[in-house]
Amino acid sequence: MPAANRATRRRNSARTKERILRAGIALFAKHGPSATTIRMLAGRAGVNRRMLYYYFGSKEGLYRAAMRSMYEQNAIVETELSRPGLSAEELLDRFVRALYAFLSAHPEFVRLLTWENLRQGRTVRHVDIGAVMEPVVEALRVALDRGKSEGRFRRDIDEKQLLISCMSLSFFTFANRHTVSRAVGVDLASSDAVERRVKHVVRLLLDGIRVHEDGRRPRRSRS
Amino acid sequence: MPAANRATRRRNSARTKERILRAGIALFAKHGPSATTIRMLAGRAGVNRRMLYYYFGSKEGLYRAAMRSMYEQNAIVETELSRPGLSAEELLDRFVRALYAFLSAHPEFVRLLTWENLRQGRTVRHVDIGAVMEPVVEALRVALDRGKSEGRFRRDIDEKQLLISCMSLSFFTFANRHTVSRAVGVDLASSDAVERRVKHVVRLLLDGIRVHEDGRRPRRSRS
Amino acid sequence: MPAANRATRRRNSARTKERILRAGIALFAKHGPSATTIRMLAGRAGVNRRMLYYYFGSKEGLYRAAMRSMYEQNAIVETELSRPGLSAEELLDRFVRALYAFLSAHPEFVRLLTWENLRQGRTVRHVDIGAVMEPVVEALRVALDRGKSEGRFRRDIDEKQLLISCMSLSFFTFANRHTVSRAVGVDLASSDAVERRVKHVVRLLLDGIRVHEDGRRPRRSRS
Amino acid sequence: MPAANRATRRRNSARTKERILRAGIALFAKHGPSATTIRMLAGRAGVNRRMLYYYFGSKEGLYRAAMRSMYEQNAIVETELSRPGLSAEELLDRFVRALYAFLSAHPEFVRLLTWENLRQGRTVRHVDIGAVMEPVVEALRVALDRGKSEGRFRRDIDEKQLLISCMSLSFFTFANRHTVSRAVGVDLASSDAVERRVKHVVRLLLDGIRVHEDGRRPRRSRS
DNA sequence: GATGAATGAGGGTTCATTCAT
DNA sequence: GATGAATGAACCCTCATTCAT
Repeated sequence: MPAANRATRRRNSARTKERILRAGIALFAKHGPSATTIRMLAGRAGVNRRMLYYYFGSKEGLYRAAMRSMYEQNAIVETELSRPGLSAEELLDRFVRALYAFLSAHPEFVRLLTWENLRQGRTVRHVDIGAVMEPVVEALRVALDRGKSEGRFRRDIDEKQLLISCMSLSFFTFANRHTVSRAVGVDLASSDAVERRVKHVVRLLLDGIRVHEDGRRPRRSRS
Repeated sequence: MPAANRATRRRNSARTKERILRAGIALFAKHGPSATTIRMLAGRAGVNRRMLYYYFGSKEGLYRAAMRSMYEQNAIVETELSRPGLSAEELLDRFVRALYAFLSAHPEFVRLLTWENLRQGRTVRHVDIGAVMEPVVEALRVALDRGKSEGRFRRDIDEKQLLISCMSLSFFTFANRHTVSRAVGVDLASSDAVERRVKHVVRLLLDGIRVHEDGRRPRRSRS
Repeated sequence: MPAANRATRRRNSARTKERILRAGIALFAKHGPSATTIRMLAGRAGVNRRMLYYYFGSKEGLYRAAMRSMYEQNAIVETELSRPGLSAEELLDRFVRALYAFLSAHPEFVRLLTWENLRQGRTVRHVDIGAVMEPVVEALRVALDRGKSEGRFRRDIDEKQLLISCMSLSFFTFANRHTVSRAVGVDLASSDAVERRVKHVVRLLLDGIRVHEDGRRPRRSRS
Repeated sequence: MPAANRATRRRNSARTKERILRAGIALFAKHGPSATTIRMLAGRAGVNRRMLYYYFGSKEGLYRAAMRSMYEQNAIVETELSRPGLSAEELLDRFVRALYAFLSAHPEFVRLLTWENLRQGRTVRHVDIGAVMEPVVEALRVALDRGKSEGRFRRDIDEKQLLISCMSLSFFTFANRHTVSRAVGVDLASSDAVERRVKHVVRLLLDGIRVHEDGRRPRRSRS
């Protein structure tokens, strides 16, 4: 029956493509785009090497697809972070914890991004990151706005700068743990360590942006 | 003149080795250890490919040497950061600015470290980072201690956690600027942007660790 | 014509593999496994160097295949050696002559075996020599049994020892002719010399194992 | 003191050369001339690579020297084999045993000779083997002559052919033991196996050349 | 007598990719 | 949709050897 055959084919086709893509994400994350070979990819996907070209044109093509897929399939923060009942502080707390949780659960994400930066974002340029980041940006904005409008967060806090700070403080922990553990003598990988780190970071951020009724103006250092 | 000749040979020998090492640092930083080829290295150093093996045994050997050298030849922060006349806030300010200045001036350092983390610190394991980091740790410790003893910084600030936060907030800016610029729409590379970023970070950190006479106890978020 | 084309491809494929194998046998026999280079092999086979890896995985793989093939493609002695009409002596005579004829006609066989012994049989270990040797063993057994049962050959002749003697007396002639010709002043290569040698050997063997009615027991030397 | 210095030098010089030569014999025997590298030789001898060229000009030069030395430093059979009191049979017995003993004790000799044959005696051509073989030839001649003149050995036994047979039957055992053990299922290496083999060979040879009073003329096989 | 520096050629092997069906 | 055959370029590394001192 040709129809059935065609259907089977289509199903197999989709599965084959999917398998290759998954292999791509896993291996590119692990070894990086240059050290990952076609043979490794085909081997991991369990398909003929030629198929890779059939579906993705080239290694670079697969890499691009893997990159895109990586971004698309992950929701970095949950949308319900901006719940009405919560205080600004609680929202920020949850926001940071969500970042940590996500990065901790998706090491390939961390690695793929790192590789992309090393290649100067050559490929990520063709991926619409904005769409993926939107919920993140939004979640932080809600928290920040709520804090500002309630007079609890400083009005001069720049939203983007704060976002970058949040990403720095979370991403670095996972991306650089090997050199850091050598440099500072603290292994950042254990869940214990992560918990300790999160607490420090949240406190730092909250106190860092909060409005303080010190009486005296906080001194701008230098300048 | 035999003596002169021998001297020439000696000098050439040292120079050859040095040239290879420099090429190693530059190219490993740029393309990573696996994508950097012997041919590229020899070409850049202007020597015969064979010499690389003569002096460093293997590509891995050169990579290791480059790694070590990178760490040793750079003073990340100046020792005079802990000058007596300065306030704790000023010290911390200078400390952060020193980190930014160093990383901005040494992109190879940032990249080499990033490669190393991707290879899970396989090579950095054999390098005594502790010695290099000592002045950094010390500089921060002086600032923090001064602030604590003067009652200006919170006593419960963990020195190591703060150090990691400082490194995160500076390193990330340089290591991940390509994905960030795509994600947030801010290019972190320009000196303008760096200056703006530093200001934000310093303020965040200072306010984040300072003792505030708010009247109310600062709320520990969650837990 | 697709069919024809496919057939051509198939045939070419088999032919390519065959050509490489032949080149392997010839060159490994001539220069030994270590001195034979991939370039030489590909050149002789008239194929791209890469194909060698495609079909045999590695030089060692080809060497192994060549070894195996060498054994399999040759019938060292003809099966009809054990014809009923012939006397035990005639059978042995023919057996020895068959060995000489084979080794004389297949110098690569002699050389490959010699290389293998120098590498301590590392590769031959994976080849089922037993199967190849079976006809040889069988042929000698028939002759020996016939002689024994007719009371013409000594009953205490050990079959395996005799076989090794036959192989020694024939193989050595071809394997060591260069040093022997220097040592004894006789070139063993000429067909004349071979004929003379065979006669001596056959006579030696026959008289060496025959039952003699000397009246006196042949003296066991020593012991 | 210059004189003392010069003497020391000369002594060291001789020792260095000797060490290189020994390394050559050992390594050439083990890996063959082509697979033995300068580095290996220098490493084993414990000298600078350059020294090898100083003393022997090239690898080939060292190989030649090693070859020559190997021949010269060994007495294959003892000169006292031709003692008056012994019977011809006993002499032959001792002769064969001497061959086995020598080859068993000098595996490098066997291997070097084998390698030379594989390179078609290219180097051995320049070595005066005759001188080394003389005692061997002589020992066999004495035994054979004594046997012939006493009417115990056949007069038509050709001395050279017999010599070659003796060498075949002994040499092959050591040179080809790996393939033989695979082919016949007998490991020829154990001292037990050697003893058994020697007995068989001696008996074979003695009976093979002895004059038998069979009544009937021994049949020439074929022709 | 001994050494460190340097070389060009070539070793085996693997790369991403395309061909023809 | 899937495959086996084939390719040229490049990979890291090691070879025997010579240079100048």
